[in-house]
Amino acid sequence: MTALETIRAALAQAASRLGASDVEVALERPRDPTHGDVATNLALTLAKKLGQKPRAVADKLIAGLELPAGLVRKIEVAGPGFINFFLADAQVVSALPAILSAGANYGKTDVGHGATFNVEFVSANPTGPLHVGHGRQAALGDAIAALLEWTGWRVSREFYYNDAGSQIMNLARSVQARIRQARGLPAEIPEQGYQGDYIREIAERYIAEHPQDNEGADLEAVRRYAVRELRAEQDRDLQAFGVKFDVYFLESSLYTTGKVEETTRRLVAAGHTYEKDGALWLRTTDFGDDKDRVMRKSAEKGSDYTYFLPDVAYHVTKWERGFHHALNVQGSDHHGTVARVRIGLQALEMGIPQGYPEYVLHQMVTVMRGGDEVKLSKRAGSYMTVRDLVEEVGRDAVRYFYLMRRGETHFVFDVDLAKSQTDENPVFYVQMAHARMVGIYRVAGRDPASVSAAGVDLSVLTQPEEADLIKELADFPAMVQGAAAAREPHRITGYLEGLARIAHAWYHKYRVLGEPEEAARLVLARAVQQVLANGLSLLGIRAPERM
RNA sequence: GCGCCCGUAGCUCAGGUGGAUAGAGCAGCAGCCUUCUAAGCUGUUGGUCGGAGGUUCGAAUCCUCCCGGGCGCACCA
Repeated sequence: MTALETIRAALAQAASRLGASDVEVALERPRDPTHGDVATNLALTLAKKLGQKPRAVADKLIAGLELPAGLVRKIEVAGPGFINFFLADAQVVSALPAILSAGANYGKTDVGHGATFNVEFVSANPTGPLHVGHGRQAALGDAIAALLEWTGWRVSREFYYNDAGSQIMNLARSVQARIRQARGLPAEIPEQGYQGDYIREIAERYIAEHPQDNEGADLEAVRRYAVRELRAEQDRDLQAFGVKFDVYFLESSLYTTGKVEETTRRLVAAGHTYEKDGALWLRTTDFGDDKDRVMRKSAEKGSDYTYFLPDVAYHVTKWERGFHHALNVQGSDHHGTVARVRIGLQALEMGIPQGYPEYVLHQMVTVMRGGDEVKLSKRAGSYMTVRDLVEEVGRDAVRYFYLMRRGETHFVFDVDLAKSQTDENPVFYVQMAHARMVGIYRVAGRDPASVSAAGVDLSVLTQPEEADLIKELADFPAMVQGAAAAREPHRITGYLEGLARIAHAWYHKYRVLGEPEEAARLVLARAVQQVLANGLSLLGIRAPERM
């Protein structure tokens, strides 16, 4: 039982003695160190229920508190009625052996109890290369998946390919047009077609590899070829970015397995559909939508399903594949689909919870270079791709930058800052802190992995910076848990920057080697290095041993 | 018009699920190099939390309205 858990339990018991049983005891680490190491607002929340003044309740709670000896060195009531706990020095220092023995697992918890969790992200249509917006999504999705894994979920990373819709036909016709142009035949890119240079390149390769159809007459073959090429291209980009998916789910499979038909039948059977103007509609207004939605188009529009139905069918497969927790990372420009997918699942009346699936939406990305915005025009086919970015600034910096801001904010990617090798660059700053800790061991001629706290007198770590550092390290598991629960990886980058700052300050102010405190400080340096490494690896960023 | 997101220091942004005197980096100002990496560190200036109400012991955080910016509102995906 950790110090925190002990305090929590003791408070709950003291509260029940005052006649308040089953209370939620909230503990927090105060921002202001003069407010102690652990604080609770329990007396404030109980005051009303008990009809007494908060500070009086606090005094009574403290009087009824049974804590083991040696845990805290001071307890005080402060402000409107907060109870502040000051941990004994031995308690603070005891975090270090725990960190070293947990090693690469330090920070992991088991709130998920090994239950499965499906995280879908990127899911770009195979109609072009991955652009900088997809990059943000790849970084976010992968980091959220990792956060869930760190908190005990069994995560499956999933990529959904829309390889069956009308956009794919646009792609095929665009490539076909380029093939014909390359052969000197009259042809034009369709109205909604794709203009980029990559289309021309695919056309040229198609001609080279299809001597029997070098005018692209076989549209279906062109389509298959273009999709395959673009998927391979996207896979290479994702690989360069260090993102791996467990499942690639093809929209087309929903048709070949009959899942779309089946979902349609179920919706009809559930009684929420009707026909109007030759189309099949779902009465989404029954579930709070502002208008009903078409499921299957009328004959004159081609009798195709709209995108909506395969989306619903797809999420049915997630549920049926056993994923009772599912999260989709999407650009906020698709937020309109959120309610509709959920409504579709509700209309099936098959016991899927209302908030399923969960969504994390993120805003757009703009790229700045030399103080100017890099203009992106999809129409003209001028792209800034993920690969361009990775090649220019490096994988680690790209990932870190994508993750250091909340997803809800519009993100400005500063290429110059990301490339800079100075402390203004946060990823550099954090990696440098890690390299420095390793550097101490290098100079000492010791293998960091062999360090243990056994037999080391840690009580000599008495400097204020050392206590700060240790408390920060002890915070890591709670940080990870909070970031996972909120699906907010940026909390981890913020934490790492804060930890790096304290570590740099400590490193600068105190020496390790050759000091009386050497053994204990080596343990501390090792613990700092371990936590930095764990945080970085969680985010998919390397922790270099030297820079 | 309707829906979602955003508005916090000169700039870029945090603010751990309602807590104590609103924080950090950069920029500015004042300092620190015989050192395990100065690729660094220390100190300091700077705020009408877009605005107005409300909820309560307590609001940047929750509710309502308004202002400003982004995105979305198809038998496109």
